[in-house]
Amino acid sequence: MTNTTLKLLAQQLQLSISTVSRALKDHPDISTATKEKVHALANSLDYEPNAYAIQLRTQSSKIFGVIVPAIANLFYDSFIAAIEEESRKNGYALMILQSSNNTDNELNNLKIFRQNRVSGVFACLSAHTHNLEVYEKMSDRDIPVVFFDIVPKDNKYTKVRMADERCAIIAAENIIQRGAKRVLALFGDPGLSISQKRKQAFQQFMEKYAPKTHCTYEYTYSSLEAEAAFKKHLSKTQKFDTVFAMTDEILIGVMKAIQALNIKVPKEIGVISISNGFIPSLYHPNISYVETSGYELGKLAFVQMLANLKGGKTLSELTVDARFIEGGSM
Amino acid sequence: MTNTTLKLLAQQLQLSISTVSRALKDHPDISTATKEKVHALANSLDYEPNAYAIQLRTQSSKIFGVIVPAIANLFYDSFIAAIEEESRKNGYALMILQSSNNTDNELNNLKIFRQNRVSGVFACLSAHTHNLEVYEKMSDRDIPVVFFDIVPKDNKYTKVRMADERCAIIAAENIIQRGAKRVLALFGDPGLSISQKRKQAFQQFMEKYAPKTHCTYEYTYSSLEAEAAFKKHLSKTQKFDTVFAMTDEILIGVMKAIQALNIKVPKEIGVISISNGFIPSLYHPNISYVETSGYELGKLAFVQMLANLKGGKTLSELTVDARFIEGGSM
DNA sequence: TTGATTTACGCAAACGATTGCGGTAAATTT
DNA sequence: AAATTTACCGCAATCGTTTGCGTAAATCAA
Repeated sequence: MTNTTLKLLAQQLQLSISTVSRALKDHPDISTATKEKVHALANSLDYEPNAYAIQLRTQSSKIFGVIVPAIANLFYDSFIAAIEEESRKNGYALMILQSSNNTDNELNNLKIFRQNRVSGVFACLSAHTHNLEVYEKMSDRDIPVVFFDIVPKDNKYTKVRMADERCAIIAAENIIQRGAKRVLALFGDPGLSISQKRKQAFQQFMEKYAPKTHCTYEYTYSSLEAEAAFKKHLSKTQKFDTVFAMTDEILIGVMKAIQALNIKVPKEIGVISISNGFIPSLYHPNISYVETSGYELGKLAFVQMLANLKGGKTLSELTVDARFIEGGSM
Repeated sequence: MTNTTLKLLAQQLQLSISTVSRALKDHPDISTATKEKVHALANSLDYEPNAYAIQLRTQSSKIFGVIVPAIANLFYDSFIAAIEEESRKNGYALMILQSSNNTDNELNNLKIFRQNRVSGVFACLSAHTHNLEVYEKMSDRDIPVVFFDIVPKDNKYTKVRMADERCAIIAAENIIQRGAKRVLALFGDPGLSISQKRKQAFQQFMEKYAPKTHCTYEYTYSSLEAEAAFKKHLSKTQKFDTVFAMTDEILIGVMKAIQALNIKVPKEIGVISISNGFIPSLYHPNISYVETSGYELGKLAFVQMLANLKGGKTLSELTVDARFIEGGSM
């Protein structure tokens, strides 16, 4: 079956294409009688405007591009879910591409976005992307880019991210409140600014407000490493009473070790992490965590995108605030 | 900055648009000298073909639509990741929409797909969609639809899914091999065919090959219910020695109960589930499971899509086989 | 030298919608 | 009855590409 077009409708109704087009969008120039006829036929013939023709004519695509390191990720998928919801409400659709933390893929994806003349791009940088030229190219074409989560340092970009420092500080506060004496704090890839920020804020806060608390810091690159690190430190003479996991990945490693060694939480050890909440809810007792919601970040990013589209000046960097969620692990 | 177009290139080179177009795609009609000139200018001006104009002209969009109940889901996101990879390789991009298990959303999404003239649709039905008219509408427009995971019963559709019966049987085999005497088998929403299939296959197999093993079956709708069901049955006089969880969701509930009650796995109880593997890897020991890979399902679905596109006759229903992954919980 | 081929390129018509600019008949005003 | 307004509608250009067909110049065969 061939698609219904304005031309077809016009022929059947003995009207011009322009009239049909205007009737369909309720233009005041068209009489009610004609409008009704047109609508009736359009419905019965299942007319669907051709998005491509519209974009070609109007030069606006109603599609946003999203680029994430991986879709299969508890944080990013909730982010995506959020902007998908908002996009739909605003008549936009989403084109999602994953970079797999690979700069080549990132480049390619952006190319696809340009070719499809997306209205805007939500981008999370690959772990080690430092060359932002490609993104400049988007801006040159008046395609707004909203960076999220892993964002460039330069202030000329629009970006939204979690309040990383706040997260770490909230965690530190709760650790102090618990009266912790010896803390094991596990962080992620030190090459990522997120790790640095969290570590720095955490350490600074602890040293200032609980100088007597002994903290051990360690960077780990995976769940497995986190598990190993935990076990290693536990076997030392000086036991620790609290462990802080910077991410879900680290928490997973820690919890495997805890289960393997049959350590009681929170009696023998307190556990606190930064997470969007899913992983912490998997254990008994639920792990207490500082919430970083990909969902809320998505909502915020969308607001920024809309503001950018309207040409309004947008704040260069916005963060979504964090809050402590009580589990039973502290 | 305005976008570079064929017209612009043609003007600057004093050539016709057609020549430029042909030069860019290495048409034999064009001399090498001209080709080189064109390519040079195109590169320096960052020419990117307008996908919309191409689609309008060629009537093929190089975009696939994907409709899932939720993106934020361990199974679906790996499925999406798989078809995203394949799509990129084949020059396609993905448009992803979520139905949230809501039929209205499903309808709307399909409309967007039609308006964007997607080349094909990967669809997972909403939990309770029975009216397939909308999908017929896609086929009417020659847009192939590949159903996955939750698929219609009718054989006229192209569908890929996990080998549900096989999964259940493999689980049953391992339970028998373990020498289980009393089994608690937890299934999901009985309204879904997947629950019915797995339950039926499991029960039938157990009754045939281990008639003396006592099995208790129960349907649960959530992690919480699964947790409660587990606790309820455990408090009875007749303890069970093995528990089978049909999905990750159920497994999560079961494991929370197990942790809460401090039951030893596998000594006091054996645990087996059907999963893509992420959740089972979170516990110590790792939970043994029958693998259902969203990733592999995605790959298979893509093959089917390509076959459909080429007009080749495709098998109406394909399943990806399952295999047992040894954890340490049996 | 002449007729037949090749080579290399341009013309122009699509694809499906939007929209500024008119245009004409009927209705209204003077 | 003439002039003006209003209500409705059509013409045609445009967005950026693709592609069948036509044609001048160059090359070749004889």
